[in-house]
Amino acid sequence: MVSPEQKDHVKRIFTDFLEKNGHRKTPERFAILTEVYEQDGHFNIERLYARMKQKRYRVSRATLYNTMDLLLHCDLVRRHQFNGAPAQFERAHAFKQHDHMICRSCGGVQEFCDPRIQHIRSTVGEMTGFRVEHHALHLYGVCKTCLTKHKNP
Amino acid sequence: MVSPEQKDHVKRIFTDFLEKNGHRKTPERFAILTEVYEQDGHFNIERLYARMKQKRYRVSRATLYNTMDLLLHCDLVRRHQFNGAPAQFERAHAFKQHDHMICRSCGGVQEFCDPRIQHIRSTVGEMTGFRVEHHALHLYGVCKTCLTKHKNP
DNA sequence: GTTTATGCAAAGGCTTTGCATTTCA
DNA sequence: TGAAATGCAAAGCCTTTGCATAAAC
Repeated sequence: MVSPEQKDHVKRIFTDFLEKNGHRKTPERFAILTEVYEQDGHFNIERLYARMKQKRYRVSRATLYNTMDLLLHCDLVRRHQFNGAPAQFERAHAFKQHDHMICRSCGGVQEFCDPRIQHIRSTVGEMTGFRVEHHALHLYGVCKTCLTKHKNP
Repeated sequence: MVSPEQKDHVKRIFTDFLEKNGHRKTPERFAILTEVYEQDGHFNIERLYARMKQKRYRVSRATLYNTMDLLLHCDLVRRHQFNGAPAQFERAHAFKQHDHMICRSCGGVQEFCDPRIQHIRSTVGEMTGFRVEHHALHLYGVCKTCLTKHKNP
């Protein structure tokens, strides 16, 4: 899902960020970045921990939390929290902007894209003086699959 | 902020909801509804608990959580979670739809309104078959106040 | 009189923190 | 060498759960 060029690119972004902010370039941090960019879609800390353990890469949960913070700060990952569930992450670079629909019946999360959200961001930013850096639009309701299931039980 | 007529109205909505779903109409539930509708803006469970205690109304946190669930189900309150902070609630009935801007510098939350979000809801719903019931649009960035502060330190 | 709701305290789950040890610069 | 990061375990915090008691219906 991610080309070698893209991998190099995000590594470069991370390296620059770490250097610019006086953080150390530890092997753990790059191992986590690599693992994050091999994940498709959403994942949580526990899952990341399990995957790395499975690959025999020893990292502590504390380091996972710390590193995700760094990756958030340099915009290489996004963090979401749907309802009260544990935080979900997803890689952010080189992937087109999207938002989420959350089904209250099955709990599933789908993605969608609507360019008009950019217009709202601009307008609101200009009118209020707020500098918009990111956004999250969540649509809550019932997904197509669950709707048809309930109609034909 | 809430007229007596509006208070009666939401009580009626809650009463109907409880009866329709076979829940009991306990004094605690109505006391909580009343307190919720006296709150302006956002509040969390702890604050609600403190306010009611201060007014000498004995209610347990467990009942607060349970009752907020009921109020969520009949759409009398909204629930938000900004970043990883404790859940925030706000009354929902008879107040115009709005969304939120969250400042990463001061942590403040401002409201805004843009009718175009309704168009997005409709379009996405039609195109995907997802039945949209609610939405939440969060704009993350830096608020006007913090921007000017950092420019003039 | 049943059944549901309440209150309290304990348990749970995700996340953060403290501290000794390691490692990067 | 000195400061920062790691790992581990413990602590924290919000929320849920279990069970005895109380109160709707």
